[in-house]
Amino acid sequence: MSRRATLTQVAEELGVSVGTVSNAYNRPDQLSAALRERVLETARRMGYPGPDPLARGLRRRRAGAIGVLYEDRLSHAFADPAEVLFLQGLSVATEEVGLGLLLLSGAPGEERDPAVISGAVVDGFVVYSMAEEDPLVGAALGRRLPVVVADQPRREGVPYVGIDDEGAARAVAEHLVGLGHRRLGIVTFALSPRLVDGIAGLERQRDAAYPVSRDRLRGFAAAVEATGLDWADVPVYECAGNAPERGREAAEALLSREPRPSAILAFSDQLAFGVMEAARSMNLSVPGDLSITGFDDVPEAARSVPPLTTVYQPHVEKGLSAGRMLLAQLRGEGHPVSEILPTRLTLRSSTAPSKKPARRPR
Amino acid sequence: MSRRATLTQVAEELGVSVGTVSNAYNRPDQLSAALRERVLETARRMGYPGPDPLARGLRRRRAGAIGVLYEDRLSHAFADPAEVLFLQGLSVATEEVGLGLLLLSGAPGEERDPAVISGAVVDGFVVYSMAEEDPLVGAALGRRLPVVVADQPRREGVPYVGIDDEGAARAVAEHLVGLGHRRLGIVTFALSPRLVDGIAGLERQRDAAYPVSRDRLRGFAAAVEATGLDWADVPVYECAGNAPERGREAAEALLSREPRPSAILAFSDQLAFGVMEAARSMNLSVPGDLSITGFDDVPEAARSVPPLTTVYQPHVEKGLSAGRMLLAQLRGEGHPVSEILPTRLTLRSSTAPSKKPARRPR
DNA sequence: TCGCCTTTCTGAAACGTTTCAGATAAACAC
DNA sequence: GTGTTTATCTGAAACGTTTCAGAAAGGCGA
Repeated sequence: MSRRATLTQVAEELGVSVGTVSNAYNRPDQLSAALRERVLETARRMGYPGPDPLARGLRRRRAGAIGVLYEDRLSHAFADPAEVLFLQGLSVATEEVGLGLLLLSGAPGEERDPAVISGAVVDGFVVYSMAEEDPLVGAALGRRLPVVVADQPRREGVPYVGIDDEGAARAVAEHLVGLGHRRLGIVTFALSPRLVDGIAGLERQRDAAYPVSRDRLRGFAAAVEATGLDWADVPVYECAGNAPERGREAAEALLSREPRPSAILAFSDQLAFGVMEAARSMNLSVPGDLSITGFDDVPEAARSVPPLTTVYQPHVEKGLSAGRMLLAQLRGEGHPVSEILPTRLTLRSSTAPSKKPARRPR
Repeated sequence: MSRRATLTQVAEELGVSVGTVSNAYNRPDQLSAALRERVLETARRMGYPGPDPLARGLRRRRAGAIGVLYEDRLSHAFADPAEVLFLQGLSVATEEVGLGLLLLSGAPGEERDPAVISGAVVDGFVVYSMAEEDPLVGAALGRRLPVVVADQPRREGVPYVGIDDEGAARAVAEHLVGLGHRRLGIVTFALSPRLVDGIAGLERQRDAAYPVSRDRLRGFAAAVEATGLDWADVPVYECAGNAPERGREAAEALLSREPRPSAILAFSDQLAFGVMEAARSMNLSVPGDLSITGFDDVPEAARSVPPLTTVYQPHVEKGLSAGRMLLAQLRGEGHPVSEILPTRLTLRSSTAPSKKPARRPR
């Protein structure tokens, strides 16, 4: 008796049918209390751990979990507060119905292996911020299970939840030019899956494979050009990742250019924190010598020194919303819908009027 | 043809045996390249998404995922940087072998429902920091799958990974009394599952259901009593959770007592950040008027203002180690072992000598 | 030409459940 | 005493795979 006991073995031991043992676990009203007690007792004695989830799932056609797809390695994702907030919201939705969250690694080996996706024991997928043509997205869609996409990529007929990235980006940029800043610098996370560190020219900006990145750049550009400046003169530094260290490197590069930027706009709070570090180590006061903005408004943004001016976006609600949309589909109610969540410019103390008195329109 | 196509249907359509279709997916060398191509092509045409993971798992007896058990709601866990770091390490281990991570909610309804555990499609469990007598731990153990416990609870015969909490706590406390501090205050997270906010007397301290909490208090007490002070005089404020806000409330309570503490020791960096906020809002300078220590050394601890003196513990490696131990068991190699990871006192700028000149031994 | 490998494919038996249409017997109404 | 419920329990058919012992057919050396 090396292997774990099975329902059939318990039935044999007791001399009852397997259906009865199954009922003891699943439908207590279908058998007498006395027999049920005997069944459970025998099971306990035999070390039967209860119905096997795989077998049950096969029969019932449900896995009891939903899969979450990330860009990057799983280990990377946890390092990003924004993603963690999203997961937090998502988990609120799944907890309500007792579903587990299966976090799926996109990169076990060198290249991304769709087998992880096609072999995942799940009832549906949430795709979180992946590249337009990522094969994993294709694999998930190919499973013909309910899918919800958050942030990107947008796909015809697939429910979607996100924000107005262009509008939000434009709002921060307008805030800065409104303060009189004319020498700007941009710090972005990846524009395309192929990771690059360095200044991204107009061409690379145009070719951005991430709609989110593309839209934000567009928003910045719109605000800049509305003041009569040339967007081509604004240096855009692309970081290979979203860690503060990356932002620091980017800022160091931008701040050693001539003319030195008086304001730096980052694509995320994480990157903005790195920019702050760079400023500190270069003895530039924030916001005196340099204004800095982030994006996301993660909790740390309120606690940083100085507190960060940033764009609030409802990460938790985004996750919650994605979860609810998926659950609706699982219940068979779901007709593809899209949801654009509101953002809000959060003014704190990392931005101030430009020192060089640049007359601003009143 | 409303339901998804199955392997059998593909076989029928082609007039080959099901075994052959299965082989086309799993053992390409078992059939001619030409036939394989025909099979795959037909599958594509019929919209067959590939072998069903549940059925495959049942047959192969493996789920392709490992379950992670948390104290608290899943949504809570994500808010704690230390847990996130642990997960990060764990995911590194599982990614290597293409296993998914199934995050299991402990609290779908009011009370904790073991059904989530007994129904989880997993090959093993990692238990992360749970209460001694939590029913979910029992449920996981009852599944008779490989299990690894991180931090708590320790169970005979179950592989374990953790740190020397008592020793580490003693080290921070010794640092502070060494600086001359004699009026201390403690901010702890939960001592027992029943959540309480407020001063915890000696009795409640002794009854702590969390070994981690108990050990840390013991470490603090040892250092305090070694200086001839009475531990009973040191106020211990227990927080119902690990959020910065809680730490802030606790600190406000402690700092309005007489005599006002000159140093506060927190059980986590998160709580310590809250203590810093409280000090700031009460116009106390850190470390001038108040020394503060944390525990964990999360990345933010180095970026806080002032940078936090704390105990480094290797969260990521803890997760990695737990993962590796579990994988070893899955491969059938694992004999129960325990691993105690090293910690290190990280001195930064949130602690300074006590102002009241208390002669310290030289 | 004969035996013996290979290669390629088939058929059927698991894997461990749930579910559903009955069978049996006791209880009930009249 | 007959017909109708009701409460329990049985048997067997799925669920969608994988795997394994062969069968059929061709290739090869002697």
